[in-house]
Amino acid sequence: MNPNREQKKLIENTEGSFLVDAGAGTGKTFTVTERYVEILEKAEPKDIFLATFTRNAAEEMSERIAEKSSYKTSKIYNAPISTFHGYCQGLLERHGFDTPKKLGIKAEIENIETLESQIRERQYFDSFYENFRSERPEYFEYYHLIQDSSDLLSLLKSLASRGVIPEKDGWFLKSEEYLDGDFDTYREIFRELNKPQEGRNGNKNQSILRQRIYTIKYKELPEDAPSYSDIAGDRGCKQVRKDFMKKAFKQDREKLKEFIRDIYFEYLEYSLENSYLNFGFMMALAFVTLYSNEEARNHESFNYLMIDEFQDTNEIQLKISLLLADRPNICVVGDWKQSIYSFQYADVDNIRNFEGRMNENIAELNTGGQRVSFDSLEVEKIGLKKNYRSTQKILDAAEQSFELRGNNYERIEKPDLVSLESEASHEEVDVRKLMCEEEKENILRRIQEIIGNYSIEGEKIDYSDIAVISRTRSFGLGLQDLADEYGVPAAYEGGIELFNTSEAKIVLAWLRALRESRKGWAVILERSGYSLTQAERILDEEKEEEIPENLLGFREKLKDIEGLESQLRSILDRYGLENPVAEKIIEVLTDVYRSSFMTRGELIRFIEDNIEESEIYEVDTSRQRDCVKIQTIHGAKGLEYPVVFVADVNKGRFPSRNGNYRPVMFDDVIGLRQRKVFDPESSYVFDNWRTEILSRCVGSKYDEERRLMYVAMTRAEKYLFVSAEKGRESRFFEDLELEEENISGEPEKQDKTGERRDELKVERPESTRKRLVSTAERTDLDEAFTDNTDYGRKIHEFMKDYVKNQRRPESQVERKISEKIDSLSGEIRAEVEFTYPKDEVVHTGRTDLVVETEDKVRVIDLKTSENFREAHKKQLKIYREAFESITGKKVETEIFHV
DNA sequence: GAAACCAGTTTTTTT
DNA sequence: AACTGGTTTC
Repeated sequence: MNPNREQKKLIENTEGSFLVDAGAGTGKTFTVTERYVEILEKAEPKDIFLATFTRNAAEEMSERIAEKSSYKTSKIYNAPISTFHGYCQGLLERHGFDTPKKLGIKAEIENIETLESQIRERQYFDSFYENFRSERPEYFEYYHLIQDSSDLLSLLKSLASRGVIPEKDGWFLKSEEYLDGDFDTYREIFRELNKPQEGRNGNKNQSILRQRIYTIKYKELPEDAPSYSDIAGDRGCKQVRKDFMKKAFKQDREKLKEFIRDIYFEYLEYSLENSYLNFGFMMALAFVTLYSNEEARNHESFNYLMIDEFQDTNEIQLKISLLLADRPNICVVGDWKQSIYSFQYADVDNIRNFEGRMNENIAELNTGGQRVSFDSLEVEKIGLKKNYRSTQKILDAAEQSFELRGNNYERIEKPDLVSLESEASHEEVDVRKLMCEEEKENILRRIQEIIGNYSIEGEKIDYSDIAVISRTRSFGLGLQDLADEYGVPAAYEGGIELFNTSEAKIVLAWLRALRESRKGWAVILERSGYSLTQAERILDEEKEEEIPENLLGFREKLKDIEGLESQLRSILDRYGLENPVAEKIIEVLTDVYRSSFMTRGELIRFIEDNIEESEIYEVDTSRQRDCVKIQTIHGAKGLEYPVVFVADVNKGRFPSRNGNYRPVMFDDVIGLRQRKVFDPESSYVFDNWRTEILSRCVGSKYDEERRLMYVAMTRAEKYLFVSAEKGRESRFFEDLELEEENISGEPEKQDKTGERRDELKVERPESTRKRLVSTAERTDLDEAFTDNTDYGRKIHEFMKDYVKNQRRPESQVERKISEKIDSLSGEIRAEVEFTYPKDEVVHTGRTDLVVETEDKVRVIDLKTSENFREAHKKQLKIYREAFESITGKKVETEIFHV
């Protein structure tokens, strides 16, 4: 593959700073890795920092670079090619020990756990918040405004992502300025929105702002607040009264800021005392470390910086990269049009206003001392505009995304953008809009039609060439069910609410029933065909004898079964539930139960919390080989398919009408604001008219939805269908100008065994994600992956046999395990059971590998999943304590991932 | 013909 | 809460 002119320019120019606008399908990964290899001509891997958005992407980059360069693979794998999060975690471990003191926090950073689980963090935060409330009664008014503590937590996280950080008696650096907002920008926006609109025959109509403000009429405002007509004038008035521009912005926010600072600071303190950090806090502390510790800065500095997927970074990451740069040599690569992670606090302004933002931050960071090694950054822009993925028809259609209105009165101007030019070699084929009364059925029917009649360059299309992507998960899950019904091979890929499935609910019920809980029996009886009232009667009258014999018998049988895994299996088997979801439930529960030494009660609590938080787990159903992929837009980002359906472009779904309602909000322009006020006189919570006005000036919520549409459509290589249900089409669908197709029809039922396997496969370009294993390993894994726990069991079995010298490795994974075991010296034992009393509890467990030498013991645990890293750490901690007390030797623990 | 009003509907994505 | 899509008022 030879680079084109723009790609070449970037690859060859390794000196200076660049902003690379790398549109969809323009060979970004190729260019970045080539440039990296080019830099290796004059620098070592350790001098080059390459940041990616996901761990998978980091691995893929390493893999590709290792292939291209003459360096040893291990050298590349140890190079700083990682996510920002991963890098910052290491940075804190190396230099963060004293960082909390810089903010006035006594705790130290040592053995800190990064909390990835939302559930656990909410539990921690809630217990912190409860305590805070009782200790700080002076903030009572805010407790009335904030009903849901998670609103507060997400506010703190969003502050951290922007580099707003609290100190004991104030704010770190210019944080406070950020909280005050930016009046000048606000003024401009207000004036712009308040211009009367062009009506017919040169008439003026009311301004957009005045229109938007109308609902203030129905707000509950305190008595002294201005009325709607005070603000917007009388009927026929075209504009909001101009003096309200200032009046709305000016509000005394001292107490609110103090409240937020105290809660932020104390929660950070609490979190450090309890040795955990969330992603946001971790990044914030990494930033504080680099800012305030010159030694750390000198140690962690790079000659070359490259940041991939820059549209998904936030301000703190931008600040960190400035402090990491040895010299003005920073290359950021991304596409603002594909920025779709604002809910993860990504800030699209990072890329849209790169040079400005960099220079503002350099100035800020260099006040009172040189911390960034240079005083300004000159940035050269490079645009990659040759697209090697899609036909021109598809690219043109996708570009329409930015002209789609979100609602009936939105007026948008098409933003400046670099149009992509198709270099794809395939013929021009279909780009259509589909509309039908039964959308899901119609999509399936259309898929059948494609499979039967369409071809690409003479070769027929496979199911696996087709993807259906939608804004929401629920549509995809619904489609999956229907596809199963009709026998169309399809696989939903991505996370589901694992514990909201019927599989999980029956498991929960039996776990409860085993503890004699009424709650569990109600569900079980209902499942057995009793009505809710019948079930309640039986339970109310405590007539256990009325519970069917077989159910009671089953409970006794369960009681006798040893081990959680077998119990779970019998429960699920009883209901005939043998599917990937059931397997995942078993995997998650046995893993978390064993590794965190939970009681049964805690396990039930764990499930309940998962249900409440709608926690998402990845369930892998992709083992089916030739099937249609069903994904969310977020899930499909970075991937490509010959045939793409963008489905469910319906009202309320896409664009999503997200209620971004927060009692306390933060925005770059208007700063920190409260949307409600508490009146102590009447003990009543009123709406805050000022914030009502301000919040209508900022945030065009549909921009990100338009970018989502762009991402969705650019996934397609040859065929693109945008689909909606008749009568429910969204504004997006209506505005999209494409050839329409209006045929209804049911899909045919097909026989699953009748899958057309004999058809020729169309060669697919390498996907840019999910390439954790090389192709050779993948075939091995496919064999082993009949299901996940099965896989784990097989691996453990092999390990045991190998230690006993009873088996030879046969697959890649097994070789990896055997090499590991061969590398160990000492007395090796597999599956060692132990009993260890600690405090009131007796821990029993079984460790995978124990290697004993004269002076020490090594405990190695095999893990097949990285999902529960923190729980695993806890498990190992207990192993260590146990073996130390049993053997009296020094104990080392290790997780071995396979 | 624009502005005002009213009643009814729907509510997401995940490193 | 924020929208849609209708009717009523000015």
